[in-house]
Amino acid sequence: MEEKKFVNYLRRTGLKNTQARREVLQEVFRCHHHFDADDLYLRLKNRRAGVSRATVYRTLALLVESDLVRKMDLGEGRSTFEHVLGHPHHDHLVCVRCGSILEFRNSAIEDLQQKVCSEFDFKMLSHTQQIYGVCSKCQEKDDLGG
Amino acid sequence: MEEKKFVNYLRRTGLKNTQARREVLQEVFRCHHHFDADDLYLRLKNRRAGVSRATVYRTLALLVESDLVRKMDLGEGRSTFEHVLGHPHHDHLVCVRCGSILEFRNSAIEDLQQKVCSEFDFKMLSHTQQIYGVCSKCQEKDDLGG
DNA sequence: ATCCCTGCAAATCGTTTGCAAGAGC
DNA sequence: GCTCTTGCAAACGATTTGCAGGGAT
Repeated sequence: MEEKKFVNYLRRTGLKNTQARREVLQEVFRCHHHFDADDLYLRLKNRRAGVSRATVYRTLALLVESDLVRKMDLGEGRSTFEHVLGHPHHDHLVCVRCGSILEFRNSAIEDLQQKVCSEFDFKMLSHTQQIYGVCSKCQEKDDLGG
Repeated sequence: MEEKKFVNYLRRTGLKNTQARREVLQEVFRCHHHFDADDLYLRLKNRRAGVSRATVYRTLALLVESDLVRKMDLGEGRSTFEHVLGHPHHDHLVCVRCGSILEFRNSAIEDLQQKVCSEFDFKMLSHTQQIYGVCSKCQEKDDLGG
């Protein structure tokens, strides 16, 4: 289904369904975690997919454009991506110790954000919300280790 | 007061109270908007303060470290700063058209964030929240211009 | 004096782009 | 065959860093 959606997008915009784009698409949907562009490039390299970094970046942009992939800035200097399939909108808890990322959804917060916007007569297009802190596992380590 | 706090910080950490650092500190507190490192560098340059970009970056890091300045990532490729004096914690509405930034505070959202964290047994250290959209002025332009 | 600080220019990191050769329609 | 794509390497923009000379305590 993601393949079909992508092919449609390509057709619609007059772009071509190339080998390299198929490789990137498949690799993106093969893994269900957060990843960055270089992760993806290295995974493709390991598979000998023969796709360059430049093409990884270019194809990721298309996947974002076609709403198959979400691009996020978790404040670590590079962009983080995740595919959308089976991942409705959510926000993130980012552990500053181990880098792990937890997802959460809270519609009450979303409602309040909407309310803030109407107070400011501001038309919301998107939002990002990250909570930085220490995950439960890393807290345990702290309790033991000192 | 900010000067005193900074001097204390410097003393405490064995650093020196230099001309360049004083220049940067003053310029940071002279303007009450959001700015990026290069804005600040150029303002200092206009004043002939004779402070290099490198020193601007290095001093900003100290100001952040000493809690006089907040550093944020508004997803525009560079970091945004604001001084803390008279600016209690808040989040931002970012206009994607004109780049203007509105501040808002909503304690109900903060409470809900705290609640999310306890559900995940996650110790919050900080959070960021940005709402991207179109500010009222830019909406007006749209209504007129088409 | 000692160590810290500075400017400079070069280095870095993630990402983008110009170009000439190669694939899709 | 015309156009879109690709890989490469160079370009990029924000930020950091090594170094040698100049200040603060």
